[in-house]
Amino acid sequence: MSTPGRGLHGHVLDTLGPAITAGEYPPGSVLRTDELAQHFEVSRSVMREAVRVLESMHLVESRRRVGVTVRPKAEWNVYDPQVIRWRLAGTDRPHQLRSLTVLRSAVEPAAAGLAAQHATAEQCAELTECALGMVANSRGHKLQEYLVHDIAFHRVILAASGNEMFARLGDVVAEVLAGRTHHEVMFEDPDPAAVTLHVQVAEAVRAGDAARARELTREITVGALQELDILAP
Amino acid sequence: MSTPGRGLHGHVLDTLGPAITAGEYPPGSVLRTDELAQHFEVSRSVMREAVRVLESMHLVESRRRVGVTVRPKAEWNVYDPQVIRWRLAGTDRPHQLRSLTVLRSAVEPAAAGLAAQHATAEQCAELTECALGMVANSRGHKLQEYLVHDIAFHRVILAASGNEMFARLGDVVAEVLAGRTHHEVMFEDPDPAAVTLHVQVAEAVRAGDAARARELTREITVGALQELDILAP
DNA sequence: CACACTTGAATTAGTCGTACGTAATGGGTT
DNA sequence: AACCCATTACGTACGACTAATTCAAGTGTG
Repeated sequence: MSTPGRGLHGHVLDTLGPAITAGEYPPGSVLRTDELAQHFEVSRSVMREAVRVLESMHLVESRRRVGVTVRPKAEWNVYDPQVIRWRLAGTDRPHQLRSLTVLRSAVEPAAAGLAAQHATAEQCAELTECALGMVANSRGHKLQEYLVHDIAFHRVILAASGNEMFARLGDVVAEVLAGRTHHEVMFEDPDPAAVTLHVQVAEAVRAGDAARARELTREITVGALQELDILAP
Repeated sequence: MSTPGRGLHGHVLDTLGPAITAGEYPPGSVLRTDELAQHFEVSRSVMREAVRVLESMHLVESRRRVGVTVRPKAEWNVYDPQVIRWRLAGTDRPHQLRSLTVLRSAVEPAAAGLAAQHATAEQCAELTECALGMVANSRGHKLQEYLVHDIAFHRVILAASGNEMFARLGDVVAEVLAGRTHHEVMFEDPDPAAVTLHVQVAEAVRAGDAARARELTREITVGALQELDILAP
């Protein structure tokens, strides 16, 4: 996806990361660097680098004479894109999807409101372009093309907000939207109401109507939440 | 603060991290592992581990034949608590503080609303206790004691929301609140109106009134934003 | 002559193995 | 119960080698 297999330590992480985030090692479990190195058939140096990365994500803690202990879920850096990807690929995917969607429903309306105030002319143009792309692909099982424009739309909103914390959630939203299309039940064409809402948000942002942009985006996220409730009540 | 100097590579990070996030190395700058190792008087192994951590934070990118290149700010993992701390300690502290406060104003009202629905009896008790603690220390220049209860209050709200993404912002909010008291202008006692709002939020959560909890918390965050505008218009 | 392509040398990170340092643990002794 | 010491696994250092990428010189071609 992003940077796969950028070295041996990356390969180790691609296996260990998902395993830990999936809860295969319960909190408090101890792993030994040497054993792991043997298991993955890499040198201790490489394994140590991998452990350092896991440590920086607060997934594990390395202590002398003890080993590498898995930290409780509540301490993980759940905003790390890598961790998010690992968890979305694992078993608690539904739970993770819900958490992220709730986050979206808090952040995106606020971002849309700010976007209405700060969006450049270029961003407004991008936005309407995305919205039109969504409309054009909203019928006839062109889910892939629709998704591309949907993701781009939300990215632009978050970026146009002018707040870097919001902007950096673009990747997260992209993962959620992509996940919904690829893994969840989405045989049919997208909800026409949702498509209309996106068009209206683009209009509101262009018009500089923050309150309207915020409210319309809130409706979009409410729809996303309801969708989850239908799939996993 | 959290885990200072947990090894040599930690010491290196404590210096390199702040330097990079402060923009001392413009995007695209190239650092050489060997040179860095010499500069910090550590072995290449240690330096490599440090680089791996910086890489996992998307602060730098390591490529063969090139070196360790600093990535543009837009690609940093700005939600990493470590990165947040480094940036709050650096030069763009005001900018960072504003970004985080805007984030708070989006997240905390939503979290308070959910808390009103999901808070346990114990969490409600903690909340009122924190609110009372704030009241008790709101006069007489007892800023330190006030801060402790203020932080605890917001932590409980975020945790009681039942959403792990919200909950993990507790540390961020704590940094922001602590920063406001310690670095920004806050000679006088806290705004009585804000104290009252906290008490009312606690009541609303206890009463299970989500809309009221959300609205009151929104007022708190609006106050925080206005405070920033006064300090840095 | 200008341009594109090939080749090879230089450079820097990547990997490995070993040796030794060091702190935390657990058991044994006083 | 307090203390001491051996064990253990991580921490650090060093050196040698590998491999990938860049850059430039050289070559061929239009």
